[in-house]
Amino acid sequence: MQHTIHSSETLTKNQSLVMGALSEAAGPLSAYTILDRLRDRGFRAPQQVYRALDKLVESGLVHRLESLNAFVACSHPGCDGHGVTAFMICENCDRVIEITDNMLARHLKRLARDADFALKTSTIETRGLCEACASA
Amino acid sequence: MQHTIHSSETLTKNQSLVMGALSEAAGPLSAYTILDRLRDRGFRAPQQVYRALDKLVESGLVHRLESLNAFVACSHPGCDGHGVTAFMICENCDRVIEITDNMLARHLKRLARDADFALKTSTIETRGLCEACASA
DNA sequence: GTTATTGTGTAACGGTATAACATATGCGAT
DNA sequence: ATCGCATATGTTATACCGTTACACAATAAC
Repeated sequence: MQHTIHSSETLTKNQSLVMGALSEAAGPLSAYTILDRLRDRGFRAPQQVYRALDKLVESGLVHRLESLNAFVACSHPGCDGHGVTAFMICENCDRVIEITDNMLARHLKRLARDADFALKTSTIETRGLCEACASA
Repeated sequence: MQHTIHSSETLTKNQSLVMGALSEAAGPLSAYTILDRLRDRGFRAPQQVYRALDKLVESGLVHRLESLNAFVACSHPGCDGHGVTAFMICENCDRVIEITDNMLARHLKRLARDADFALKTSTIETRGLCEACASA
């Protein structure tokens, strides 16, 4: 089977709540921020957030931003996980532009091959200013 | 002045110790691991490590691996900071292959321009298996 | 030598993530 | 229906990563 669109087996209650929090947010949120925003919905401990995040990341609905220790809802509802995803993170407003580009993926694969490295996953995160913040 | 080779103003005592610990290590070390390894040399608190690391990273002698929360000695003694650096991290032995590639940098710049994003810095970290571990 | 700057020592704290254990909930097989 | 299993959840405690804040020493600038 082709590893396609976000495998949307229906989400559990906690997964939905976490997904909701991330979807409503303008940018990435830390696990503890999510926890705080879900306290009125019954959340009490980090585990509840991390467990949901694990599944959401696994299914591709959410991305983890390593350089931020934070999580963001995938902005490509129909992305296919094949292209490597690059994140452009605005240093001013924290918004994230998500780009999947197969050229980039191919390029990395070639570099990996040249280094005799069996590549599995790639993380690409850049910093800078988004259009709005740069022109402001 | 052109931001060239690792600006090797001589290192302070703590910077040398931290640099030494990283150089002796086969792979990346966390700040707290460095702290532990330098306890006999008088280190007592995380600050001592982090302060040294800040300078070493700033000067390019050390890289920070975001996806690992760890630090590694730069393996390109004469690298010029202009090419984007990609790290290939072996999931089995933790060793890191460091690659600087200008094509990759150019490619990212183009993607950024297409997204109207004013790119400043790039982080590229991949996971997989190094030659030795893949064939083992 | 006095002053400014940079490096160092240390304590306390805050943010990030996981381990471990208990309980509950859905669901297939009998 | 109920037993058994896998999965989801609740909760406490703990480990790991990083910074704030303040005091003091060493060095460079004048």
